[in-house]
This record gives sequence, structure tokens and C-alpha cells, in this order.
Amino acid sequence: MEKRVEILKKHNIRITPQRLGVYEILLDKNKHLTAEAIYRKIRVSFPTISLATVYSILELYYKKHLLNEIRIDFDKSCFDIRTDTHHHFLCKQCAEIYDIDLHPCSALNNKEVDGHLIHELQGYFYGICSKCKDKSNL
Amino acid sequence: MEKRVEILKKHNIRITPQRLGVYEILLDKNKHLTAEAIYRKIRVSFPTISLATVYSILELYYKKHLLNEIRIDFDKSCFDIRTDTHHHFLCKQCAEIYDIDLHPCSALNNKEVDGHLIHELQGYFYGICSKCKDKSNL
DNA sequence: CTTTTAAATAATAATGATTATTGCTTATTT
DNA sequence: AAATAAGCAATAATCATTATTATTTAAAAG
Ligand SMILES: [Mn+2]
Ligand SMILES: [Mn+2]
Ligand SMILES: [Zn+2]
Ligand SMILES: [Zn+2]
Repeated sequence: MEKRVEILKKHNIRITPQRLGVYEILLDKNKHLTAEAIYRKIRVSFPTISLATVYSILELYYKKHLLNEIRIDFDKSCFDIRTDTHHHFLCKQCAEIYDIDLHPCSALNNKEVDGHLIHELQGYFYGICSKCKDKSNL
Repeated sequence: MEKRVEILKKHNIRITPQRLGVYEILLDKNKHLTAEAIYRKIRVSFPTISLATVYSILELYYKKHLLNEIRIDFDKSCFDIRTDTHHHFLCKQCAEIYDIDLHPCSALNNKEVDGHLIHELQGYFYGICSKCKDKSNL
């Protein structure tokens, strides 16, 4: 059986072309896509798909822990197929989002901070990415 | 001169009763208030103030670095009079937001990660707070 | 392979936080 | 006391996300 289908079935998710399409885009294309961006991409193969359907599929995948939702940009969510704990960097100049894999941080190792039980965490960094930095220092 | 007035003038901010009121609420009341919550509080002393004015004042203070905007709740921003770098914890049960002061973390000390220049960062933790934890383990 | 049925989709409307607009009001300057 | 520039209230607009509903489809049963 195809790998995508296998993974979705393992999570008790009904297979539909739309769901396979969204999953493929999340896997194949650049990471950290907005719902709108996914919608634009999937419309190439499914011209009648609705944006609401994209949102509904993303919500399903999120609940099944098949993806991560990040809100590094206050205005809109981005969706990430990586589900392991990692951080993100948003370049203020080019708006690119980078994965940041930090070395063991005191807060990451513990399941608690100040007596509060941690279920998940998000680290968001903002600044100028290396590419943009290089461009300005010619 | 009054302390609030002094601080605002130091940042070249014109003094108005509305601005003083918002500033006072941010200082005095519990931290991490939404624009709506600030609006509700300030309407006690300024019944004719507009929500748009509250937003405009908050934007001004943000640009002058007099407050921090956090988006730990995806749906709405909260405003924090603390402007030093610190993290936040959101309790999934009672929705309370706590300040988290972490010990030196590798990412915090450096001004760079993976070659990217960091201007600012936000750390968001999600889980069950100590109070709610105690309540459930009676 | 057909029928059945519960779930998924497309189309569309609604929601809600935030931002933009505009005419009036207030604070500072002259 | 004017003049001028900025702030405010009221209101409309924007835009991402969610809700609704009738139609279609995937999976299960026969
Ligand atoms: Mn990522
Ligand atoms: Mn805080
Ligand atoms: Zn960049
Ligand atoms: Zn709690």
C-alpha cells in the first residue's frame, strides 16, 4: 500500500483525494505553509476544492497529531508536517520561516516550569536571516 | 511630575487622559490583558472611549517599546507591560497566563541561531498550571 | 457488484479580532 | 487668543477562520 495511505489509515483517517493531496503538499513542498498557500497549491489538481475543506483537513490532521500549527506570524497560522519539538525563526525582511533545532535547554528537558505541567511549547525567534544578512553586507 | 506622565513624556508621547488610563491599567491590573479586557476596564472611567482608540494607544506603546505583545492564544493578542525578555505559560484549563523566567538558555545568550540574527524571541508553554494541578489531585 | 449509510465536500454565510476612515475635539504652538 | 497638528469616537471595512447545509462520496454490508 502507498505510504501516505498507510499513514492516514493508521490514524483512522478516511482516505479521500483531497486529504491525500493536502498531505502530499505538506510532505513535498516547502514547510510552514498557510492554509491559503496550501489551497492555492492543491487547486492545481483539485480545482473545485473549497478553502473550508482545506481548513477542515488541517484541523483533522492537527487533532491526529500529524502536523504542527505555528503562529509565529500573528496574522495567520502556518502548518508544519514536522511534529517533533523544535523552534522557528521568522525573517522580518524576506518573511521566510526557518526550523531551529536547539540543543537541550533547561526548559525543554523538564516537564515542568515553576510547578506548571508542560504539554507543549513553541519558541519563536524574530530577526534577519543569514541570507538577507549576506545580501546587505555585499 | 507624576511618574506615568514622566515616562510617557520621555518617550515623546503626548499626554491624554485616555493614554494615561490605558497605561495605568497595564501597570496596576493583572498582566497580559487583551485589548477587549483593557477596553472593559477603562470604560469605567471613560465611558465614551472607543475600542479603536484602545488599539491605537496599544500600537503606539508597542512602537515606543513601552509594552510587549504576546500571541500565546492564537485567537487574540495580549499586552504585557514587562518589556524585558521573558517567556509565558498558558494553562489549558483556567486560561491564566503566567510569566516564566528561564535560566540562561543557549539561545537566549547568543544573538544568533544558525547564522540568523535574533532581534527578539517569544517562548510559549502550554499545559496545566500548578493551581489547576493541585485542584485535580485533592 | 449494488445498496446502504455515515462521513466528507463545496458553496456560502457568519464570526470576531484588528485596522482604516472621517468628521469632530483637544492639546500644543505661535 | 488664534492657529495647527494630533487624537478621539463612531463607524465601516478587512481578512483569517469557523459554522452551516445541501449534495456527493467512501467504506461497509449484503
Ligand atoms: Mn518547523
Ligand atoms: Mn509577561
Ligand atoms: Zn531573510
Ligand atoms: Zn490553570
